[in-house]
Amino acid sequence: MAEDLRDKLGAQHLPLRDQVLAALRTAIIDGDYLPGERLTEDRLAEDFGVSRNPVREALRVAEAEGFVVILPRRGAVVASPSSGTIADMFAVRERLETLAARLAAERANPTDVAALRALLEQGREATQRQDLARVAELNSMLHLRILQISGNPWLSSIAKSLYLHVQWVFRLGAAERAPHSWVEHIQLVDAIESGDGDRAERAALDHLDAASAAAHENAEGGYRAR
Amino acid sequence: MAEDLRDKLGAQHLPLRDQVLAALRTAIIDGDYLPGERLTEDRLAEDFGVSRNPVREALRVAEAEGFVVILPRRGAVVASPSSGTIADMFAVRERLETLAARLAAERANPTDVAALRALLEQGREATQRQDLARVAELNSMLHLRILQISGNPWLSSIAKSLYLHVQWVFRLGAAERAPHSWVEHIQLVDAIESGDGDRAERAALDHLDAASAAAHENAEGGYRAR
DNA sequence: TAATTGTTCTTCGTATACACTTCGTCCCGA
DNA sequence: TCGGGACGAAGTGTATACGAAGAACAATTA
Repeated sequence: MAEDLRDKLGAQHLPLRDQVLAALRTAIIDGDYLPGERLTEDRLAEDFGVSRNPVREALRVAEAEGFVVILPRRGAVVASPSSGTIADMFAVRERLETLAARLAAERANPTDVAALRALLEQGREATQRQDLARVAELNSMLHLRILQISGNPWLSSIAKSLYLHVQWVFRLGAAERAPHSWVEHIQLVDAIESGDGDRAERAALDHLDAASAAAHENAEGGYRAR
Repeated sequence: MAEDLRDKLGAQHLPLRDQVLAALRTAIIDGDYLPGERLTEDRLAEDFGVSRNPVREALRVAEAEGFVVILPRRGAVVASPSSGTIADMFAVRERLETLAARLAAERANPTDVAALRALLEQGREATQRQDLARVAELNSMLHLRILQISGNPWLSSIAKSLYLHVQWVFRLGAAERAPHSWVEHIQLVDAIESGDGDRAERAALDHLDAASAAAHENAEGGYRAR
């Protein structure tokens, strides 16, 4: 209440370090900074137009999130998401996102379902327009929304971070597959609306299996080195 | 090997920020800094005998790990692990550590099993000596070892962080329960040695259910302030 | 050619400065 | 007496500078 208000007012201010972190993540996921690329503090500070301090703080968090690797006294390089860990990521996602689907089914209220349906509808339109970038974006929003509905903050934050990495590895492949996976999304949302946890978990599992299979096909290509 | 040596020498250097982070984590888990307590940068800098910069960088990571909450322009406070999230943590642990047990069963080699058995033996001795602190420590080592054996780096790092939080919330209760849970550990290791993934997953599930039940009993007490 | 030296780049930690918020306190006026 | 605003202290956010130490790489020497 009063606390919430103050929190919101205070939180309105986005520290530079957070903006830098967001920009850095985006740049890495989008491939502007390629795996193995050296990221000196000065260079980043110049790229983002800030001083070194915010950059350093953002780098530490990016390291904790696994986007960069920091070698003591040698600096930061963009992490290399080896295709060997793709299977590992999907194994963990399978455990977490099925739980998220189950919890979401058990806890979703009509407003939540309506929000999911709205995303589905936008996704359908974007697919029709062949707007792949938008489809991929909506795809992410749908998954993150389900995580949020699950109401488990740990699950939400962990899976969110994992999801970002998945997007990083397959930022192109995922966009190409997205239209195809939209049918699975509809089934997932249907299951969540039904309130049947088992069914939602199964739907999530099917979706992840399909995504995993598609991922492995694309895995051969991997990152085309600079 | 000259190369290896130099690498090791380079990596040997522990930046102050990492030392500060480790000390901060420990202080929070041990209850030296209590939930809700204000952590001003100057105060931490003085406590650890360093300047503000390393402290700030450590704080950002601690925030990402969920140990502190940072309010823009108002500073950091120790996070409050509300008992409401205890159930959430166990829900996620259940998904992740059962997977870890299954993978460990499928991938463990004799050396791994021997290491686990050695930990069990040390645990038995410590239990006999009534050395609860040591039992709790061995308990952690066993679980972390299983995570490591699973060979899934994502699983390992995520579950490890979760595990730290569990220890934080129940640093006393867990120590009291540890002797009782040792039987479950033996069954878990037996299952891993057998190479039977299903059996290992079941054993891990049983263990977590028992731990969760014990946790909820203790939950009422919450943090006893010092 | 191989080892050594020297130079340069970069990180790491410290220190300092200053704008801006937030918070608490105090004082004033109703 | 009580409410409200002025004021100052405390603390964060950001920038900047500097020295120390390590790492990388080129140049030099045996």
